[in-house]
Amino acid sequence: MVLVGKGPWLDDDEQKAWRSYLLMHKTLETHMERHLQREYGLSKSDFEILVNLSESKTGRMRAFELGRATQWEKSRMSHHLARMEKRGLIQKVACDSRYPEIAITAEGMAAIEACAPAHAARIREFFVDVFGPDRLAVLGEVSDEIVDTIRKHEGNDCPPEVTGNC
Amino acid sequence: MVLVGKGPWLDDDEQKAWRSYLLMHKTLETHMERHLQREYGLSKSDFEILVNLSESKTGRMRAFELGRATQWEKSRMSHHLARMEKRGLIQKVACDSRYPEIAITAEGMAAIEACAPAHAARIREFFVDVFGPDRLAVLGEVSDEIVDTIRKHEGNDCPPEVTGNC
DNA sequence: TCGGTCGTGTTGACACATCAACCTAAGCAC
DNA sequence: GTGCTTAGGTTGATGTGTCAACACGACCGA
Repeated sequence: MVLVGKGPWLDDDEQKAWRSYLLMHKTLETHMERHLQREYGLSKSDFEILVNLSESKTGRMRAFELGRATQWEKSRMSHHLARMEKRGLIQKVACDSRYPEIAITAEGMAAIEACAPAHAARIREFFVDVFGPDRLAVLGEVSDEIVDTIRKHEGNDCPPEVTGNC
Repeated sequence: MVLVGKGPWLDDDEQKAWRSYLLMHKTLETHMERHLQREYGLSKSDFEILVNLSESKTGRMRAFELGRATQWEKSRMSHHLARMEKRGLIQKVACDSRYPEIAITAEGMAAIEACAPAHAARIREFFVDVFGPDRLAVLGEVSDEIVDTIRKHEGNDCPPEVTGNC
């Protein structure tokens, strides 16, 4: 399974960094999600929706705006909003004589305000403070570069069927 | 919602870096998973299991070894292995007069060998090469630090019920 | 006015993850 | 032995994500 120098294969250092990164992300994500779920009864997905709604001027957004903000597929959005409405965290309001707007409820707002401080504190403790300002700034830059690289690449090979998936 | 200096809240730069990181990870993960799924019919979870089995000396591991390697919960492992066995990627073999071992099949080995080069090439193109060696080394270090920090923290508040979950 | 097709959203089937409960054999106290 | 605990693994219910198919109004060309 080993090829010479310039093949696609990763060398040991690269492999090690990649796997460290994967483990870090999984560990961090699991930790954050378990915290949100156990202490506040919110999934990561719930949190993402509620953050976007609570940060909007009106507390209301169309589903496709949420989709743009979260990068979710539309069917995932539809399913998840239905579940959240059943739990009383959001509400669909018909106003546009066509598609409904998604409004955060008082209960939803209470939920996000309750968990936000502890959530932010954890991001600080386990991510921001461990990186420190310099390394964090570097990570931010590289992250943007990677997103650009992938978007550019995907722009090349799926221009026609870009609707909802790419 | 804004507190003074040393609260839990993130400042603008920190917030921006954190969100760039989240977007980068999601974009990269989605890209890699879609590739594996569409071109090779493997999910990220399938891939993870097959990598571990194919890298072992014998091509066989006990389920709990796979669990240690992947950090999955045991019930997730059990469900997923059942699905993979149904698809012929692995096989459970009774040998130990007690718990079965999980063996990679010829089909499973063929699948992982088919997708590995393209997968590695993508990691290189969208991750390793964008970072470059210096920044990648830094990321590896920080990642390990973060994992240590979280493990140390979790070691504090769940010492008794550590069985399978923590 | 008729027929695309495009954008927005819903639905159903299925794959996947998580939680709690359970099963079973080994190890051990007595 | 009898009974307890523990480790490894399974099961079922439920919540979540993805894919493909559909619904339906808006827009647009003929």
